[in-house]
Amino acid sequence: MAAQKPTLPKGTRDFGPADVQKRKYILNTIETVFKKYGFMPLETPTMENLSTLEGKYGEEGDKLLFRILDSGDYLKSLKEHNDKILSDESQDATFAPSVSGKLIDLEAKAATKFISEKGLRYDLTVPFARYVVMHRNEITFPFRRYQMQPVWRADRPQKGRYREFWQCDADVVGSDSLLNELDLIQIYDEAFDSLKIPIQIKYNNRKLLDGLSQLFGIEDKLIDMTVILDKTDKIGIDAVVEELKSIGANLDSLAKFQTVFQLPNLTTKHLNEFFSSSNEIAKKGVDEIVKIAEYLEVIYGSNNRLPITHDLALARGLSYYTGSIFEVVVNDDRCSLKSSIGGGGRYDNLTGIFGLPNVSGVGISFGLDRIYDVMEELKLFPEQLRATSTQVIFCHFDEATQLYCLPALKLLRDAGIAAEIFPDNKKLGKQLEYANALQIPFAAIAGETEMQQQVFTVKNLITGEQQSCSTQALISLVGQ
RNA sequence: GUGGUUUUAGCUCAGUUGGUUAGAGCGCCUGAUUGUGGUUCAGGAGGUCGUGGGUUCGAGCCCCAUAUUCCACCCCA
Repeated sequence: MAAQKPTLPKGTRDFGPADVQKRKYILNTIETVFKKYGFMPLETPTMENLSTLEGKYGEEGDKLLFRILDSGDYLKSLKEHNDKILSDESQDATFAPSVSGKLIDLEAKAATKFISEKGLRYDLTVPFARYVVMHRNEITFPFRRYQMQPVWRADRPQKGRYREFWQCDADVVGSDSLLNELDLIQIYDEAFDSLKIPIQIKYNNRKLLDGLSQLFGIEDKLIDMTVILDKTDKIGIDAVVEELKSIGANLDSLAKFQTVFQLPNLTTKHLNEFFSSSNEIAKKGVDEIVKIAEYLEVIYGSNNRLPITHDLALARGLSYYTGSIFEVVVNDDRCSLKSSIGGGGRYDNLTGIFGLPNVSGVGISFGLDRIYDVMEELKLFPEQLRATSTQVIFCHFDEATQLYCLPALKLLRDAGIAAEIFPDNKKLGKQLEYANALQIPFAAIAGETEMQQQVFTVKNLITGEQQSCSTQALISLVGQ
């Protein structure tokens, strides 16, 4: 039998010991900040019912859902349906069998709902909304939760885009207050500051986009408009204005918009003026932006040091946002990743679709994998991150010296020092090579002489120095 | 989903118009040094050229299919 070549599904990766340590470093940093701001942990299942997931991420999102094949005879209901169609004169063309009549020739998309009822988690926000609705009677509102788990999207992989990736979310649900936005902005700042990643937080408000569409006279094309606006970074404001023209935007408003957008210092005063003739929703959006700016000023003073800017063109694709929206990009020219490493916003009615109306939520997300890529590229990981935690390795020469090491090994571990013994009888050189490869800082060498004197020759693998130590001396040396 | 791109030793990559036995660097193994790693020197092992078909006297190289990598669009973390 030919050996089978091992492979990995497209867009997935293995994480070796060193990778995991680095990923955990990021996760721990973010989690520490989440906790400091009073957020509580939550975990939800890898899979959700498709009824929970479908229709929440827009048309595009539905296409990217990983669907799980039903277990058992999943073709049965499809067969039954097929037979019914065959016997029914007024058949639905969508499900019409092919000329050959084979089930397999049915349109795949139409057949999906007969053979799949579960899907893999697409993000952490929708499962959270589902959780809130299902547990509304146990939850004390406002509810602050964080969640760090993998999600799956059937996207085409490319730079910074994977099919399996981790998100780290913090959301507050059951509170309208903009103090929540304030917390989330500070969390972004603090977490990325701890990770030493220079960032820019961009924020905007969906209510302003609503106002924009009204000013442009294209209320019915709100989604088209947001998609176009979202491209500003990529194609520039002029191209965006052209595209907006082509979908029928009012030329006067468009000209004003272009002027306002290009102001070097867009102040709340400009915003107020620009939206003065627009609807109440947009005015409320302006008020919210003004309020957040006030909060930030109270904390950081007028010379606000936070890397945050209001971006009138920030739109974001996810359809459920209704108020504030955020996006985080890396602010460093050396960084090749241009897409965002975090994003979020307020959704006034996410739980409504699950039968719990009038609960507002706001949240942010960190993209672990992209953060990892950025830190790797900018060399931001601390050097002391090693694949193994082992501090001391015991090296020996034969059965007798091996046994001699064991009580000391136990004492070190009891003292909380990560230690191991080289398990095989190999030349000392081999044992030290192993220690060196794993970047273990200390080697405790036990030979005939050491055993007689009840000591170890302790070698510092970094400096190369070595000295004779009792077990206690070894513990205090390494424990420092 | 659309268009392009990549795949040759453990890793990073050469490989001419199709022509004997497919190469390099690094890594790995052995020894110099049987009680000392990260430096040096000497020697050695390792490849069904992504996979399956086809063209040809002959294919790593040409054709088809498929998988995979990366990139752009779309969308997004």
